[in-house]
Amino acid sequence: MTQAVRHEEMRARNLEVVLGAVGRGGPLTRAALAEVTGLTKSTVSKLVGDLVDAGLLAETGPARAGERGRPGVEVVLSGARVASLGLEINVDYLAVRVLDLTGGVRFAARRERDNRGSRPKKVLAELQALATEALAETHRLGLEVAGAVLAVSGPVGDGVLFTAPNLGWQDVRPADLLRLPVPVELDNEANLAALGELWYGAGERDFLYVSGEIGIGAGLVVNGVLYSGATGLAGELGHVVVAPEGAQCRCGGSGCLETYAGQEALLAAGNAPSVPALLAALERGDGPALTACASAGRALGIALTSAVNLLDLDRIVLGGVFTQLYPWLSGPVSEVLTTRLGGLRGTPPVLTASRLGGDAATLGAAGRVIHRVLADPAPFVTRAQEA
Amino acid sequence: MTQAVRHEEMRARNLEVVLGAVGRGGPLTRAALAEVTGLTKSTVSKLVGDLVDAGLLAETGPARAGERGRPGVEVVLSGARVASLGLEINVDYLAVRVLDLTGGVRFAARRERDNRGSRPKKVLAELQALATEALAETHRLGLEVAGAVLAVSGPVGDGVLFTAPNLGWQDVRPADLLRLPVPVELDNEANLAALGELWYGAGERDFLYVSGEIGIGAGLVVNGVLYSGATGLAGELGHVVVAPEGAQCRCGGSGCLETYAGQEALLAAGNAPSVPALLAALERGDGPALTACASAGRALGIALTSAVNLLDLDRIVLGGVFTQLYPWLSGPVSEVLTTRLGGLRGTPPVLTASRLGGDAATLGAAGRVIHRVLADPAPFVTRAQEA
DNA sequence: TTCATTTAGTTCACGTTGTAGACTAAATAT
DNA sequence: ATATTTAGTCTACAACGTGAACTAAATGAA
Repeated sequence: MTQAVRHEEMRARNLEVVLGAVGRGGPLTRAALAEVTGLTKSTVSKLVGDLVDAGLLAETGPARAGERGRPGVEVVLSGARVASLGLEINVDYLAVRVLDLTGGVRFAARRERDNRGSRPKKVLAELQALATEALAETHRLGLEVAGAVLAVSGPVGDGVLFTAPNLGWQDVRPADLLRLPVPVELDNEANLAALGELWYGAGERDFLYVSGEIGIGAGLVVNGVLYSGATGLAGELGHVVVAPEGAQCRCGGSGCLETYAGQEALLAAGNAPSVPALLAALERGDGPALTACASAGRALGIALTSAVNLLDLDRIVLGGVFTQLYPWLSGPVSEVLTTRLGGLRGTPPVLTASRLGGDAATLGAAGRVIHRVLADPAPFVTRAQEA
Repeated sequence: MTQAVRHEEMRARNLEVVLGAVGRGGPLTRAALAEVTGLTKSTVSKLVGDLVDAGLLAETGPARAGERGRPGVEVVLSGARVASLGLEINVDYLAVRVLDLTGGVRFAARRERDNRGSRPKKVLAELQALATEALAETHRLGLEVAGAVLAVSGPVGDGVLFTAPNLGWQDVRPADLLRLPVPVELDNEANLAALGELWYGAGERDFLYVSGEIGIGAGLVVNGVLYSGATGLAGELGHVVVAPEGAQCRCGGSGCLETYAGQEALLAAGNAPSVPALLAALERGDGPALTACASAGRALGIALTSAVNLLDLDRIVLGGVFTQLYPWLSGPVSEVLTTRLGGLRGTPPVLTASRLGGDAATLGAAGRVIHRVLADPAPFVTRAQEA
């Protein structure tokens, strides 16, 4: 139900509007903000003043000389108060990243290690060490950590990682194993990477992010908002049916995309022991490797055709392993999309590689907290006023 | 961008909150409304008073005796002021329907006629006659028509029906050919039928409505809102790939769902000249008809598996021709869904037949206007106060 | 240099809206 | 009858945005 609005909510909303306008529109003067938001100069002045006091906005020096009239004072987002912590558990590494309100990276670290088959307790202990280091540094910078989000690859619901096929985990609740001074939320890697691309990378208001790992996940962004389905499990692109009579899949079905374009299938078909080896083979023009990529690309194209027909996507971003394989995948994928979608829609969707690569998930994770602050700055303003 | 809020918007929003609470929560007293909305009794009293004056709410007699204390006066949605007009052009008929704010049908008419190959001008002239009749009756009832929506089967954008394969139309702009005293909006039949089921039928907050006609369309409802994709063309379930090497489809691809479960494919495989004939054959246990339905059901199941994996649907409603074929389709569809989705999710989505049948589209069309009034009653309140 | 002009930002009386609590109304329980 | 309970209204008040007057700080013309 839409919530009732009182004076307090009205103010909260207008704080958000002003902060958001600055966040999107670069440096803006109060006068420009009044024009953009439709609020009066006096209201904007009050709101900007409060946001500056709260440390969410900062005045840059007097602006743009050369024109007639008193020059306005521009305000920008301030990275001086709030920060957030993004965490990621991947098969091959652990990563943490601290972002400030402006999207600036204040701390980042990554520990390469093979997590395959490691016990959750052990992996999370190491992650906790990394996170503690990040929090210490953030504290040293005088920033307040507004929250933390952890990215894992596998279906997630209600704080539980149901299954992580690449790690061999089942029903793990990471927050219970992490002792950190901030609450840690959990979400799926593909979803968070999609948000990362949306806010800091190749994403736009509407697009599908495809995450090629052991499984193939996807994050769908609609109208600038992550779509997560009825129970939060949307985006299982890997089990979209590509050939009903195809190879048996671990999901119980057969002919799922994963059996054609999943990392294991790719490596097996390409006769390579690892992704770097596959890449090397591709670089030197190795036949089986090229064929493997081409047929994986066609399968991906078919699955994406179904997705585009259902969802009317106008942009697709390939991430995960597919980022590195993009030069060899994009041709077959585009070709299938173009021929299969040509009859129904003018132009096929734009296909691009991830711009953030392996950083997408931690950026999305930390960004989610940042964007929550941007979407509701009122508590920070109030707290600043009380102090 | 989120819009700035002033006092006027605050009030508009709270009017909406109160009206919406009554709309969803059946008859409610002012006291109950205060509790439900979180607004104070005095505010609710004022808002309810204004909504009653505007003719959007009505007081029913004093409520529920038997308990202690003064009995409250219950208010309900009032169907006495606003109405809306839903229109539909189908291959086999034209239909109009007038709804009031409560969802009550105030007028309905349907002209059976074969529109295949008819010129747009001719069909729309007949529709205009029907609509004029409906508007006259609405006027006689003292209702104000808040808007009209026309449902057509085919992709729609910006008031243009790009193509209607079953009618043989191309790039028609129906609003230009209709002379009516209310503006007429255009939308896709599957989308509007989905909304019809959502508001007045078998739909819930999240579900996929499948419309089996010549083509196979779908309307996706997420969080109670229709999802229409980047350019409004979402829901092309008919061109989800079911078998990449399958039969050639008119879209340029091959192995699309439509080539297996579209009306033409069904009739051809079932050896029946028409849908009634196919139904009769099914009723008497005719072999080819049963086989045709079973294999169409399996194809539909495969396409829906892909949809569920992508979108995490928990409910699917089969409409259009599939409503009548439901007894023969539901088995194969469910079987495929269950076996293919079992490994990943606890329970497969709930499958049901449309509850509204052929009325879904006009109900959704008229309902869309009604729900727009419910979502923003302020203009009606203001106008009532000025008069 | 001086002053008109232009644009930015602040101040303050005011209007609109929701709030809190006293008050009136209408029922049941004792 | 009277106490109790719940519904609904009324009124003084508070929160917040508005609008116009006002101050501030630049450019340009004389």
